[in-house]
Amino acid sequence: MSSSPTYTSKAAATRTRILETAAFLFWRRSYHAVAMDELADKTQVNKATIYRYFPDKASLALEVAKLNGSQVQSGVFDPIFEQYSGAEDRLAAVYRCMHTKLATLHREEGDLFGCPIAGLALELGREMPGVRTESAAIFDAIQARFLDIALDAIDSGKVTGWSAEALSRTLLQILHGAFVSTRLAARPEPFLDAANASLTLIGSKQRLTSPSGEE
Amino acid sequence: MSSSPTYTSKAAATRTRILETAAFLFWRRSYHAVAMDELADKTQVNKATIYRYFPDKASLALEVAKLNGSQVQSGVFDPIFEQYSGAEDRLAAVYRCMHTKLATLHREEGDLFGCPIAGLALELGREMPGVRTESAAIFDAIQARFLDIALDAIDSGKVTGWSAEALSRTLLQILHGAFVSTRLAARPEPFLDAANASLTLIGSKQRLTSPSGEE
Amino acid sequence: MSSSPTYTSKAAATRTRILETAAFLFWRRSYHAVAMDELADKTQVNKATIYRYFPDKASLALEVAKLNGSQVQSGVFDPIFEQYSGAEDRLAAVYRCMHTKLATLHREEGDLFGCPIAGLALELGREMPGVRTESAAIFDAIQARFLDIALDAIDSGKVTGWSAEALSRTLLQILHGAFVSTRLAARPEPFLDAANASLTLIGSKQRLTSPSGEE
Amino acid sequence: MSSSPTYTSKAAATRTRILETAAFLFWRRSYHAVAMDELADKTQVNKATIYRYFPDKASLALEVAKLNGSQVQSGVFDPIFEQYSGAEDRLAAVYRCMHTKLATLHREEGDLFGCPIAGLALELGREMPGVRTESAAIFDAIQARFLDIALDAIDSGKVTGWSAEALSRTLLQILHGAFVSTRLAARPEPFLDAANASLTLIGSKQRLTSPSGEE
DNA sequence: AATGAATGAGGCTTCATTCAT
DNA sequence: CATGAATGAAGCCTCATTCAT
Repeated sequence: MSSSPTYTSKAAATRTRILETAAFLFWRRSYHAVAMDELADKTQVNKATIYRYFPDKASLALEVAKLNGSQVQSGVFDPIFEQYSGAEDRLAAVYRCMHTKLATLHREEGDLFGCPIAGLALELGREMPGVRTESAAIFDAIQARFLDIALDAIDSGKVTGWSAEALSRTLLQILHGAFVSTRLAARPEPFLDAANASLTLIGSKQRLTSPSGEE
Repeated sequence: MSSSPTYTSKAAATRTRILETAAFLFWRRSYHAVAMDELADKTQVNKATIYRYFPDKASLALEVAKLNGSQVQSGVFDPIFEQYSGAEDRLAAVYRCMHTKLATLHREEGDLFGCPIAGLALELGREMPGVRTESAAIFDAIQARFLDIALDAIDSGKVTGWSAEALSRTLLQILHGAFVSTRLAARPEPFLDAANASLTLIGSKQRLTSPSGEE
Repeated sequence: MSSSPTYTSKAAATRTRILETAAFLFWRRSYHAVAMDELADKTQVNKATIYRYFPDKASLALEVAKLNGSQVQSGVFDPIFEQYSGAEDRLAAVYRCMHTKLATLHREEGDLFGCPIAGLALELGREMPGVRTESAAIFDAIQARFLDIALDAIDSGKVTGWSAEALSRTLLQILHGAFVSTRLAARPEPFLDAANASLTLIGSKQRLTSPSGEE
Repeated sequence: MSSSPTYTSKAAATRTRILETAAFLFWRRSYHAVAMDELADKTQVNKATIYRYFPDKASLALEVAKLNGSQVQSGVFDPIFEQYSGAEDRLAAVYRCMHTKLATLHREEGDLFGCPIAGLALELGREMPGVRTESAAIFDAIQARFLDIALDAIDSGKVTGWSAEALSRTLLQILHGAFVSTRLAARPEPFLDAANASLTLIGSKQRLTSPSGEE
């Protein structure tokens, strides 16, 4: 899961704690806004210890990107694609799942932070090519999931005038847009619009509405 | 056009130069990645001169946001809404215009930088509420344009199952998503996908294709 | 009164305004705490204009010191020594006069600022020998007044065990101490203590009490 | 001895070195005239290290004030009040002690710098209320010493016409005045005048004269 | 394997001062 | 004369990083 050598389990735990704290903080406040001092504080670890596990702050960013990428697969797409089949159900389930997570986050923290992967990539892509590459790979993998859905939808004859490729790219873009809107508005509802736009595009009449009934 | 006091023409020119250079640099490399030193260098102005016109770096960001907001209206929506009427033509024209701009930029600089307004807002929204507010206002104005289009499309009977409100929100989200994708991929083509998704949603069969025939 | 060339009366008025504003501000907030920008603002004069009348900030300080020195003579010692004779009456009158001024200032501004001459000299003596010299001359002149008083008191046989020189030095020191205390405490009352100590030393039984009756 | 957390001995040594250097420099050249760069140089420490121990320059000033306050008690009043009893002896001893210190300083450095506590307070009282409060507390403690002396003197019947309170306030003012005069004149002798004025006020016929016989 | 202590480079801002009209 | 505009130097502070134990 990482390019570093293996560690004893306690060391691995420390490394994981650092990484997850970094992911947490970078997501909420961006890479540049989080100082190594604060990361050390919040991780309850000495700053020099961080540098035992990660050569520098930049590689922490890269590892965070990888972590985020693997979590979106294992936490969202893997289980949903296992449990559901069919373009509509899968797409609806993906959005329902994400919307639920965001709604919880919003309730607990009063704010939303956009897509952690795109966030890092947008902030650091220019100065850290590795992050750009990594996030490109992650989004390729997500787009591959949407390609499954697109092919399925086209097969079923409900979509016309779209290549599966273009449709999958578009589904990904809509997801990006939803994350941007949730962050700008600090509200989770844009995910419902995005879900419905996506469902519309794959020819579904299904709609997602807020479970709590609010718009 | 700005909340600052007015200046004689030479001062105004300096102020404008600073502001536009800042807009240029912040767009390409983000607010935090651009130091006041570099801004002074690139503007060919002493650092202290910058502080004659802007009380601090943060208010530069705010003025840049305002500038970006006024430019997208005066440079894209105003002329297009004057020249075109009808949902389809207007939406297509907006995307064609933006795609052209991005393609040029891409040809000249070899890279793309996303939406300058959303970029600043995503980077600074948390630490600078003013930027968040300003960009919210800008995107409200853009969404109002999309609402015109949505109402028109619904009136014409080509769209079913969408409220004009929801449709306009969705159109804005798709635009956000397109910008994210162009930046991540460093290619302008995602704008074509976004254009087509948007046209599809307003019930149009029109399609945008790359003028140069690629992709 | 100044080493500068003579000016037309309007220019002289400008120069005077600058100087008095500087004296006002330096007294209240110290030389280093007052920027030339603020001085220009408060004087309603362009900053470059200040530099037409004063070669640099340091010489402004020197001129302020001179102004303060001449004002304490013309505003306090000259009239009092003209009006009163006799050690006791003169000394009492000096303190009564100063206490009244300070009480007024305290009522109007809610704070006190110490001796303007000593203040500048203490702040700048090290880096600006001219200010030290000037303030030394001023305090020599004040001490000369006290020497008059001391000689008078000794002549009258009320003081024993003191040379007139030492007594005059001491009276000046007590005045210094009073100013320090008023500034530290932001209250004018220490002047009453100082008055009484001075009167005691010159063998007087006279006492100064607060006109308002408060301690 | 300070409100800061405790440190291991090496850190404490560094902190102490910084603090004492700051006290040294602030005394000689004032707070505003000493840059953090110079303090780092003179302490042989990196600038960032200073900020490990003191959150900013202002709190350095406050700690310096506290240090000065504790040193005047432990270095002057504590031992003298232990060794001597009786108003006259104590007062004379205090002034003899201070005069000796100042004479040494004057011999070694060719200059005198006034009261370090009052100096900071006069310079910073306005902009840093904490320093004002701290120095007020320090001078209250010193005045309490003088109150002991005043009560003693009044008890012994040598003083008439003074309340112990007023007398103690006056003794403190005379001390302030002595410090001002030593700094303005760059000579220690004013302390002798102040000593004699103070002794006179408490009804003593004792006199301090320069040990070396000059003046 | 981990920590407390230290560092050099660089960030933002402000100052006294001068130029050009 | 007077002003608006501009500047170089310097000030305070913070960051990512490394040293020494």
